[in-house]
Amino acid sequence: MTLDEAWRILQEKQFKRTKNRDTILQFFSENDRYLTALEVKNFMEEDNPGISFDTIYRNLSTFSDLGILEETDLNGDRHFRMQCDPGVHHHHFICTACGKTRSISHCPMEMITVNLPDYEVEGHKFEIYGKCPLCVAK
Amino acid sequence: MTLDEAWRILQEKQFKRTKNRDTILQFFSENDRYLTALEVKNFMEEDNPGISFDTIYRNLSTFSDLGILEETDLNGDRHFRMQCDPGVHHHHFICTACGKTRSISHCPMEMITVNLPDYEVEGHKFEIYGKCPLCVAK
DNA sequence: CGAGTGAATCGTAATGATTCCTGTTTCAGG
DNA sequence: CCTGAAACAGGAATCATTACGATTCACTCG
Repeated sequence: MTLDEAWRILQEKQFKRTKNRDTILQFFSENDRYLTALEVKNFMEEDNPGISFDTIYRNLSTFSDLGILEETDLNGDRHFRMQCDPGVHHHHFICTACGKTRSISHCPMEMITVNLPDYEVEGHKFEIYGKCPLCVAK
Repeated sequence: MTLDEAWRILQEKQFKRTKNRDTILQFFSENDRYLTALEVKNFMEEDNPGISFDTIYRNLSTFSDLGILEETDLNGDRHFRMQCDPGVHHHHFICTACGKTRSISHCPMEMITVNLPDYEVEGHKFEIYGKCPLCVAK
C-alpha cells in the first residue's frame, strides 16, 4: 500500500493528519517487513525524542484496524508491516534472520473447511518461517 | 499421549519423578485443549498452594522440548496441550469459546515449498479459529 | 537404610511488552 | 484567529514471563 492510499483511508474515516502518523507510515513504507513497536520508536526518536509508547501503540492499532497495516504475533510480540496487497487474501513466508517477507498466494482453507461441517470458522493463521535466499547465501 | 508414555520419555532423559510434574501431566491428560500457565497454576494450588510460576514454566518448557506437550501462541500468550498424536505432523482447529481442539491432518506445505526455491524453510504455523459444534449450538 | 549430590523447587524480585491515566498540545473547521 | 475534539507526552500500572539465591527433594551408592 502507498502512503497516499493510507492517507486516503485515514481522512475518509476523519482521522487527523499528524506528524507522528506521517513518520510511522513513512517508516513502514520504507521497510518491507514485520516491525515491532520498539523499532518504530527507535526510528521516531530521531526527530521526536519524547515520543511515547502510548502514541506508537495507539496508532499501530488504528492502522491495523483500518487495514493499513497487517499484524501478527511472533514469539509473543506484536509485529506490524505495511499491508502489501489490500483486499487480496494472502499469507507470508517470514525470514527469521532479516525479517523480510514474501507473499504466499495459496490458501489452504477451501480444501479444509469442507471437512469441518457444523464448525463455525472465524479465521486462520498460516505462516512459513525460514531463511530467505539472501540470508541463506550468508 | 498417555501419562505412561510421557513418563517413559522423561525417565529416558533422566528427569526426576516429582510431585509437581505428576500433577501437571495429570492436568493435561484430563483436559483436551490448550491451557495457559495460569490455568495450570490454579489447578496445582489445590494441593500445593505455594507453587511458583518458575516451576510451572520450567516444566512446561521441558515438556514442550521433549515433545510431550504441544505449544502455541494465542493472542500473545503461551498455550500448551498434551501432544495428541506424537510423531505425526498435524494442525489444529481451535475453538475460541471453549478452547477445545480438533486435529487437521491436511498440511499445505508440500504444495507450497515447491514455489519457494532457494528458500530454507525452518517451520510453519497453521491454525484455524472458530466455534466448535457444541459452542455453535449455544 | 542413610548420607551425599545435583536437580527441582520456592519465594520473590526483575524484566519486557503493552496499556492506562492525566494534564497539555495540536489539528481542522468555522 | 478560536474552539472543541483528537492526539500526544510522560510516567505509572499491569500482565505474562524469566531470573535468582536459598532450600528441599529424588535418586544413587556405599
